[in-house]
Amino acid sequence: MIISDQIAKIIEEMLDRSGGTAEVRRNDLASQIGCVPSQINYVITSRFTPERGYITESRRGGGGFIRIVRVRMTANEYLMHFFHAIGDELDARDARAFASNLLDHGIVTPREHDIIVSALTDGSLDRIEPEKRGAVRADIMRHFLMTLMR
Amino acid sequence: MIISDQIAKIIEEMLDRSGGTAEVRRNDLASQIGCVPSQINYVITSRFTPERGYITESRRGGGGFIRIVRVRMTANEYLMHFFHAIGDELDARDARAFASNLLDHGIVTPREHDIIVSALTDGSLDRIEPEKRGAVRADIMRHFLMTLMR
DNA sequence: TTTGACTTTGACTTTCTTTGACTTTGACTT
DNA sequence: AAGTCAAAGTCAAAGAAAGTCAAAGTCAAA
Repeated sequence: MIISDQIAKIIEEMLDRSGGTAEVRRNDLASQIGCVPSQINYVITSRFTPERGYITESRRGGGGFIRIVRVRMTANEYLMHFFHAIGDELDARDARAFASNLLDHGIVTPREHDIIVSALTDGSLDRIEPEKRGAVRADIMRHFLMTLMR
Repeated sequence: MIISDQIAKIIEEMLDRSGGTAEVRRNDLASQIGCVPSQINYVITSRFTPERGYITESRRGGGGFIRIVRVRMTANEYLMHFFHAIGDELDARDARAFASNLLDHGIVTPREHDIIVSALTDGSLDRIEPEKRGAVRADIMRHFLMTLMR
């Protein structure tokens, strides 16, 4: 397994064990895994993003740490949050991440999840010019969310 | 045997062994077979298409992969019927008609119906040039149907 | 013999990952 | 208050893998 995935896995496990909050000391984790410290930052910024339902905070200096919190929101808060988190464009990966978050939080059923993903996945949007695809995907996602808010 | 068929065969076997999900590393498979890596893409885009019941996803960069998933076609008569009834283009009205048919026949729940309609209705697809809109709508609808066939 | 669909190839592009040098911040001494 | 050291943050370069596309090849059917 690739290093970034290992790091992500460790953090996930910490989150599971503790019920949603993981606190890591960057340098320790890096040397435990055997990577350079800044790789921890890379993993956090690429995988533990607000779009995917995490917020992070940190402190530098002696006794520093990075805290990752899995946020729990009500269905509508989530929907509003996602609605605003979608920018002008949305790529297929982020769309999948959004959708699986909706599933994880019980906002949609597995089948609804699959329906949503099937519309946002590249196959469905293949014949849109690539440079517009992200924008269309964002539009569709927003419409889904609006439907779910009703 | 032609190279593309060899590649397809290998992937089929992986799908059979694993019960429907194959994950390949493009460069490895290519060098194992002795072809150029992009040929893997060719095989996947020409044979493992949504029309034939496959969904693919991939990741680039270190640790990259291509995942091929076979969706079970338990060939629900209605869904197949709809699937074939969709032509190259689908306008918003027909899409709504299809959707409410699905609802009437108990194939989708009211909420699933609304989700589907929200993606196909004009607002979602506004920024696609009008002359392509019908084709994209048809693509999305077909993807929905495939999802429902699983 | 020509045409056209399907294959094969490879150069180039894009995306994701890893690394390390340098910067900033905070806590603790003095 | 100033200085020191121990963190974490930033950023760009290099590396790794997949994606794209067009040109050239193959082969059977018209």
